[in-house]
Amino acid sequence: MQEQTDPPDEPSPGLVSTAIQAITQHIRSEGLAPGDPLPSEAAMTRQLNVSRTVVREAFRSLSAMRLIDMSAGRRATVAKLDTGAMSMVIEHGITTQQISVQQVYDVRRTIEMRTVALAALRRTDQEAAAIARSARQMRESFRNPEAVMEHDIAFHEAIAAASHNPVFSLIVTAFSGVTRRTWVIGWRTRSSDEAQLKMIKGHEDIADAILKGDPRLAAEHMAEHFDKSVKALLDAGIA
Amino acid sequence: MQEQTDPPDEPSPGLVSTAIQAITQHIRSEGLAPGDPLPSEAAMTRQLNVSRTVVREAFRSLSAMRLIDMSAGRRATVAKLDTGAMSMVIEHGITTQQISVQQVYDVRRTIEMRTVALAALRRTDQEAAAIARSARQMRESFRNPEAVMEHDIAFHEAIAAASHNPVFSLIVTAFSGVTRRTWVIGWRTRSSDEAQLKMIKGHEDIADAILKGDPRLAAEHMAEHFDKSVKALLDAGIA
DNA sequence: GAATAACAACCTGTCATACAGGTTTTCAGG
DNA sequence: CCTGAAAACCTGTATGACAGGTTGTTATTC
Repeated sequence: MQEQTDPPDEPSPGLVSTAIQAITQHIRSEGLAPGDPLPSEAAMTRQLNVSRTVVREAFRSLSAMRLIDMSAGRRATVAKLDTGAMSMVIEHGITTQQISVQQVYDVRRTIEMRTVALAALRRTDQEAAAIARSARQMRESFRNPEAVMEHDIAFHEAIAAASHNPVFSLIVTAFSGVTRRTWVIGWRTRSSDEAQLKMIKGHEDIADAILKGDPRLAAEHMAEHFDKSVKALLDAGIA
Repeated sequence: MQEQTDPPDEPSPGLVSTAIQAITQHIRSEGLAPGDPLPSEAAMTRQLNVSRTVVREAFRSLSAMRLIDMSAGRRATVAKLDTGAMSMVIEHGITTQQISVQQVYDVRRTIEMRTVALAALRRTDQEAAAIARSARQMRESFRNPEAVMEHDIAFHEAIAAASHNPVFSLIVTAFSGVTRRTWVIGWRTRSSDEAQLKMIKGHEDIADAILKGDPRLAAEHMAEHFDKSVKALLDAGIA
């Protein structure tokens, strides 16, 4: 047996990985911006001296991560920042039970305490209105849980957007998928109309604080909201 | 010009997307755990009634996101949670200038204020030791910036690990790539030995607070550390 | 001369086939 | 029971083919 455990050489990263790197490298070195076109598969095939199969798998992989956009007939283009890949990672973690819903909520709470404060400080009037509108729509569609949930999600994403930091938006949006799977449970735990309306009131309070531009108050309401949500999930027996 | 911006209909999700969904669906419905094997490409080909090309591109895409592990001769297996995809998304955002380094630091600060507090509360003795060790190694390799950086990164990742919430680990680790690209700039801004040693002292203070199990103190030191780091980057003209 | 329609060139999407190597299973021989 | 080699299966890569979408060019027509 050799004393080397594995570090001396990676036998071969594989041609596809190499191609992926070449493409991302191309984006970097050419300073491409979203919407800019990438080389065609044929061109990449010649440049890397590999088969089209390999190049295609590389393009397809980047497309799956939403780093590039592909469509038939057109060349691939650099993509705008998108949640796609991150959502899939989180979903994968949840479905394979490597992370728990509660852990996701802890992260969400941490992040949204910040986004809500930033939103209070940096929101435009339009953004404040959009946030308030989502809260209002929650109340209006009160009898339709599905709709309440979608407005709830939109509410949190709107706050993240108003933080004016796309990284926060990215992360918050990535968690929306998980929310869609657990939201109803929390809703049902709030058995009475009163409890459910109180939860909606919580959202309105947050929206008001953002409108008023009071980051402290906004964060307080957000914290309260999350604490109650987590409690609701725990009561329902979500690990 | 049509009034429709884009939503009317997705003409066809494409066979590959369908295949990707089928595979993730398989993982979900079969309740597969990390390490469990997936169907072979041939089996998937038959099941979905598409060519091997399509199935392969689907597998490869999931592999690129590190949701599955592939290697020659063996069937693909469900992967352990990994930062791969998330890192690439962040990197893509940075290189295409859709997000700024400063924005990443804001997110890091937000998250690590929490991880450090959780670490102080939940760390095992072993974890506390690992954190302290990284801080010590920073001081020991003081004359070798590259090494200091790697120990710095390991330090933050160790804290995230000690938070016992893999989602935090995931995010913190995803940012490490960005750190590797900007760390040296901050280091050089601390022109004197004194300033550099003070920065290392900051890390030791954090490690101490975690060892003592004092979440408040730990968070305070972490906040201070980030504020200084951001200041250093701003002084260096990083947008 | 300008609008337009047909066409050519190029590009991606999918399929079929082939073969080189790696991995697991099987099974014959000891 | 153990061993070792062949067989069966699997993934990695290459090649060629064709359908269908997109774009730029050219020829036709008004």
